[in-house]
Amino acid sequence: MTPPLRADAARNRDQLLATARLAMAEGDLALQLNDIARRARMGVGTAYRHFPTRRALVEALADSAFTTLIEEARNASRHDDAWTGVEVMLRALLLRQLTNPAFAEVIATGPDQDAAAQTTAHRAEFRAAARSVLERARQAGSLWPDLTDDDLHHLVCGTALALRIGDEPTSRIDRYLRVLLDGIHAGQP
Amino acid sequence: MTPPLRADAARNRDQLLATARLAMAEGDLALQLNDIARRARMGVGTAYRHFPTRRALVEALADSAFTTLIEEARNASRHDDAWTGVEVMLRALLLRQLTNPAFAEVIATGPDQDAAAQTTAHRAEFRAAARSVLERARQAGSLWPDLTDDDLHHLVCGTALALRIGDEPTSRIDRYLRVLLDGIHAGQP
DNA sequence: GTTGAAGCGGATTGTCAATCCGCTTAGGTA
DNA sequence: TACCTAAGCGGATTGACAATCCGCTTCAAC
Repeated sequence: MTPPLRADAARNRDQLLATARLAMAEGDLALQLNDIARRARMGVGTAYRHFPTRRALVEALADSAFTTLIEEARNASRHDDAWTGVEVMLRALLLRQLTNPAFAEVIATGPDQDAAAQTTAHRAEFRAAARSVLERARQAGSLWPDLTDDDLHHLVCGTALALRIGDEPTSRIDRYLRVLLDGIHAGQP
Repeated sequence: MTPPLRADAARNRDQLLATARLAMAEGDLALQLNDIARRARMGVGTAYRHFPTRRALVEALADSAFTTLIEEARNASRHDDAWTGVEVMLRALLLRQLTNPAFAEVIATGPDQDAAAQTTAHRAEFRAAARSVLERARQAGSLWPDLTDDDLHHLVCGTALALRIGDEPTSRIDRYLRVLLDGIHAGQP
C-alpha cells in the first residue's frame, strides 16, 4: 500500500528522528519541528513532510518503547505468580515512561484521531497483553476487583507524572511504585 | 507598602478574575490573557497591567482555594485519630485540585521565581499545616516512615493528574484515593 | 475647578508554528 | 550513458498569537 521511501528521504527521516531523540535526551521536551529541522541541518519543509505535526514525531519516537514494552508485558503474563506478573509489568511501564518522555506522552493521552497505523496497532497489542496479566491477577484475587484496566493505566501514568514533579525521579521510583502496588494489592498486606 | 488600588482598577481586576474563573469553569484551561481581556470587554493592556503573565492570573485564581485548604488542613491536624487526619487532608487536597484547575497547576509546579507574596505565604502556611498532620501520623506509626512530606505532595498531585486523564474524574475519586491511602498506610491493612 | 498621578486601550511588534511552490535529485527505462 | 519524471527538498512567506508601548482618559486629592 505504502510505496517504499526513496533512499534520501529515508536517510532524512532517520536523521530527524535521531536529532529529536537527542533533543529529548537533553531535556528539550517541546520538540519544535522548526528547531529539530535546523539542528538536523535541513529545511523546515522536509521536517514537516515527514512529520506533519509534532504529535506525529512524538509517536514515531514512542514506537521503539512500545515494541519493548509489549514484549515485557507478554513475558509478565507468563510469570509463575500472577501478582509478580503485575509487579513486573507495572514497573516496566513506569520505567519506559521515565526513559522515554515521548512514550509517556503517547501513553498518557488517549488514542489520537489521526495516529499512524503503527501506533494504533501497538496500543492495541499492549492493551491485550496487559489485560491478560491483570485478568490473571484478578482471578487469583490479588488485585482489587473494582479497579478496571483503565484505572490501572491511569494510575501508572499518574505515578509517572508524580515522579516527574520535583527532582531526581529515579531515586524515588521504588518508593512510589511500592505505594502504587500496595494500593492496588488485595488480600494479605 | 502597596498603595490601595483605585476604584476603577479594582473593579477591572475583579472583572478579569471573574471572567477567567468562568472561562476555567467552561474548560478553557489555556487562560490566554488576550482572550480573557476580550471576553471581559476591556483592552489587552489592562489585562496585562493587572496580571503581567498568565502565571500571575493563575496564582490569583488559586488564592481562594489555598485559604480554604489551609483551614481544612488545620482542622485535620486536630482530628482524634492521626490517620483519619491524613485521610481527611489528602481528600481535601485532591478535591481542591479537581475543583480548581488553577490551584492544581500552582500546587503541582514548584514555587515560582516571582510569585505574588500572597501565594508564597499561602504555600508556606499550607506546608506547615500539612507537616503537622503527617508528623502526627508518623509518630503513630500509621504512615510509612520512608515517605517524605514532598513524596506525599507529589503522590497526591500524581493522583489528581491520573484523575484528569480520561473521562468523568469525579466518579473515580474514591477508588483512586483508596489506592493512594492504602499505599501509604503502614501497619494493619 | 484644577491638577497630577494612576489607569486604560488597542495598534503594533516580536516570535514561532506551519504552508506553499519552484527547484533538485533519485533511480527507473531505453 | 542519457534521459525522464515522480518524489523529495528547502526556506521565504504567511498566519496566529503573546506581549509591549505610549498617547489618551479618568480618578480623587486639594
